[in-house]
Amino acid sequence: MIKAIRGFKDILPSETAIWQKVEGVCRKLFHSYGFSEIRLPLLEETALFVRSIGEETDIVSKEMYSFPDRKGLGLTLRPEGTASVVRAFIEHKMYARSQYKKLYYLGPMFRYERPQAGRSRQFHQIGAEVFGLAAPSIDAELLVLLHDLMVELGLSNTTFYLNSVGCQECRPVFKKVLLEYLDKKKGDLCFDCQQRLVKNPLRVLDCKNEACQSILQLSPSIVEYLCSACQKHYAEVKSLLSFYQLPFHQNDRLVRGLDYYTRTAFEIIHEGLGAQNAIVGGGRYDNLVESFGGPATPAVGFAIGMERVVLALQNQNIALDNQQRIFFVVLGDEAKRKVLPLVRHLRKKGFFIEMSYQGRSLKAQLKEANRFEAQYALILGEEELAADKIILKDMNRSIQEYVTMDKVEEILEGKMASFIKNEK
RNA sequence: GUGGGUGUAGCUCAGUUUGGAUAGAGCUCUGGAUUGUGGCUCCAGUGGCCGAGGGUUCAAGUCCCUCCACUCACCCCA
Repeated sequence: MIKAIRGFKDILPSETAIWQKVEGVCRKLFHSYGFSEIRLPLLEETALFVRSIGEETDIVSKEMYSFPDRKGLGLTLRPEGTASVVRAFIEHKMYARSQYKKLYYLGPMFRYERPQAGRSRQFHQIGAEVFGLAAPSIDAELLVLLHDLMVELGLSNTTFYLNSVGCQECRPVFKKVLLEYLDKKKGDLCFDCQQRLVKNPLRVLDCKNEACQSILQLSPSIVEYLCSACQKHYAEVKSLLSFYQLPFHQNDRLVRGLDYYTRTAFEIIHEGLGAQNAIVGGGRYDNLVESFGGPATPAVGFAIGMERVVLALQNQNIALDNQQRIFFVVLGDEAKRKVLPLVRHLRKKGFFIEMSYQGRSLKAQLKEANRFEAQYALILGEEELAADKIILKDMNRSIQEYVTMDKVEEILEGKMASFIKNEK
């Protein structure tokens, strides 16, 4: 039997409602914050990711789905979205039409990792990016948007973590100081951290190993080494968040895994998701556009891990919108002929209506109606046909009444209206 | 890439310790009890390459080997 390949999952009908809810809430909120959707290719030239994410990162060095196409061009299934948005921003000269640009995207990403809770090889992100704004107020606005999003989704137990990772001026200084400090304790660091020391010393900061953590207790902190411009930016972001009364934690060990980040870095953690508990990650990347040959353009953005948000919502048993359902019970071919146009008409009017397709017994069809969770069943058999009436049965209250054909729509509309009223 | 746990019906799981005859239960599904009135109850039925391959044995779901998948953690990240 052929099965889906490792780390690639079907999202089944029983789950899609919650996915649609997440997508819908995001889209609505993004639009009200002035973002427009951009749809991007899943395949890009490998060089795009190597140059943006960083050659030494795990993503690029061992997690990308890369292959040559039929003419030998190196292609890669996108492992993240920001690089493509930047590419498109430059390619279509979006900087020319306005001072700044707000874009969002959503779709699958691919990383060749070992699957575990909250991590698969194909996963989905919803991301947002703002180009052309250096002001700290946009950093803060993104965090406020995300906070609103959590509220709108009904997602609780989230924590916002904030840090500044400095810029090209001050980060190298901090890196040097940190390296000097860690080098002295090199022997006590875990094996992985000794590797990191060479490849990416900043990543030692968020190591989970206890020995490393205790060494880090006394290590220099990035916030002490920020240049005055970065310091000012960070202070203003925090001040605005306080003004918005948005709760957040400063975490000077928060480091982003992609090389392009500058200044503001943030993460949203959801407790109870297991080891992969970051549902949102993002930050500023002021040099990326320029490094790809575009005009110097500050930028800031984030990406939401959809699987993780969906998991968190499923754990919370989030209520989804209920819909009134109607089931049409039909007995005999003649009745069926009569019913088909009516069903079609009612569907056109927007009713959620199903019928029995297989000419089964009345009992079996009512069971179907049950399974369909119909609030109402319409029954048309030979007796009703002769009397030119239809039975309207209230499935919850087990009562039924006779209705003439031409009144069905009107009566159902009344029932639906009172249902919607009661829901509210 | 490394380590732990788990693979038996559509789903949830017994059975594997100590090898033994047609491999079980609950739920679901189909039909009936009730000729045209659902949910509850009762009865019956459908549904298994026991993850795959190899080995030991008179005999393997059960023991041994190899592989695969799922899962959790490391790692990494959203």
